[in-house]
Amino acid sequence: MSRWEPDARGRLERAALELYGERGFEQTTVAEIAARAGLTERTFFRHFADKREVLFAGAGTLQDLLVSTLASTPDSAAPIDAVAAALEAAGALLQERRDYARQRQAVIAANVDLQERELIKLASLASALAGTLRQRGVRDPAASLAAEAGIAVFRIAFELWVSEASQADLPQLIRESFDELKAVTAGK
Amino acid sequence: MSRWEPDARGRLERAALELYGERGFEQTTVAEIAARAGLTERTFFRHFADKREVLFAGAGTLQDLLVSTLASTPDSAAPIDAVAAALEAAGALLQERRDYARQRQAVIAANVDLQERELIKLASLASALAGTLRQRGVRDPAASLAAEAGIAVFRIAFELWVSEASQADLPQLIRESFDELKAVTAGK
DNA sequence: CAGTCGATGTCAGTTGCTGTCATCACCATA
DNA sequence: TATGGTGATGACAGCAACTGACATCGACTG
Repeated sequence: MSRWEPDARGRLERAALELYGERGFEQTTVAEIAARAGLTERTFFRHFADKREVLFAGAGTLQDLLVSTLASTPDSAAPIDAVAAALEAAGALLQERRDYARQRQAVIAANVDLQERELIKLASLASALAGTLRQRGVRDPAASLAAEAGIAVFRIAFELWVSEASQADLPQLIRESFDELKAVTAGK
Repeated sequence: MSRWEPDARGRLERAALELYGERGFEQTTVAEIAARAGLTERTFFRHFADKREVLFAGAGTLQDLLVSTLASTPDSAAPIDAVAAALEAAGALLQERRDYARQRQAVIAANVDLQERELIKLASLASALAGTLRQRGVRDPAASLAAEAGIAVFRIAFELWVSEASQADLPQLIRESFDELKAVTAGK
């Protein structure tokens, strides 16, 4: 038998999401999260850089999926369409965790500090996409613009998907939003 | 004679920018900033919500300029072009404070917490632009997309302008970046 | 079975940030 | 000129986020 219960990290993540949802982010102390997970405050900070980061553990996975999808898109596709394809794949992944995604987003929407963290994670995704595009031979600023515009589309589609009571399809919302962007930037 | 030296807020802003530049953001304590400004830590927090906010005092002015410029653009202009015009005006304002803008940006580029704050300020600008577009009769998601895409363009042009050793013209860079975006979203 | 290792606990300390009350030049008004 | 209100600041206590240093002890390794 092990000295400690397994999956300390996961227990901390779940405890944090619960408490942030119950009392709000600011009203929750790290000590309380650790206690609910059966650990100490110090151990929390060994697993997560700060009190916010515990909500963003999956960001790395999402970024890897985005990058690998984009990298494996045929070179014949226009940059913006390759980005769209990658974001649709990411959307499909999020859709599998629909309930979790919505619960998490409700917590983030209720606190500005968490929104800041979310924005820099999205900026990191954009940066990764731009880097991958550059490796495919797309030059700047086109690469950065395609990536940033893509992330903007993704944000808007995701907000729509989260707020909708209906069972909308996220990848499809992303596709439609890309079409809207094309219409908008065409000068109409 | 006054009981206190005038412009406490301005003194705090200048002291903070200096110290963040000299030692870096994290290595500077609020007490040090206050001391250099001839004030106390408590007074710092009466003027600024937190240690980061002292670098973003001008954000409100910029947002007002953006919104009023956008609101006064003739309705005949396409949304994306109206946004472009507003951002060019904002670019012209920043260009007047070229040295200050670059010094400030160097400090922000050196610290992730400050980048987070910058991102949420930009998101706030996008939100304000989208709201103004909606008042002009543009529907969502077109309004949000035009605003977010515009801010993305602005970010990229601004980065270019800051990093360039030459005396590039920011409004012109913004205009060119908008053209690039149109080319990119056209699917090439 | 001795020694190492890795995840956790314990504890003390710094700093960002807040609440509360005191101070005192300035100003209006009687 | 006296009086009282106001607003910006100081002084002080306190909480919570985060960090560094060292101790603990089951699991693994040779």
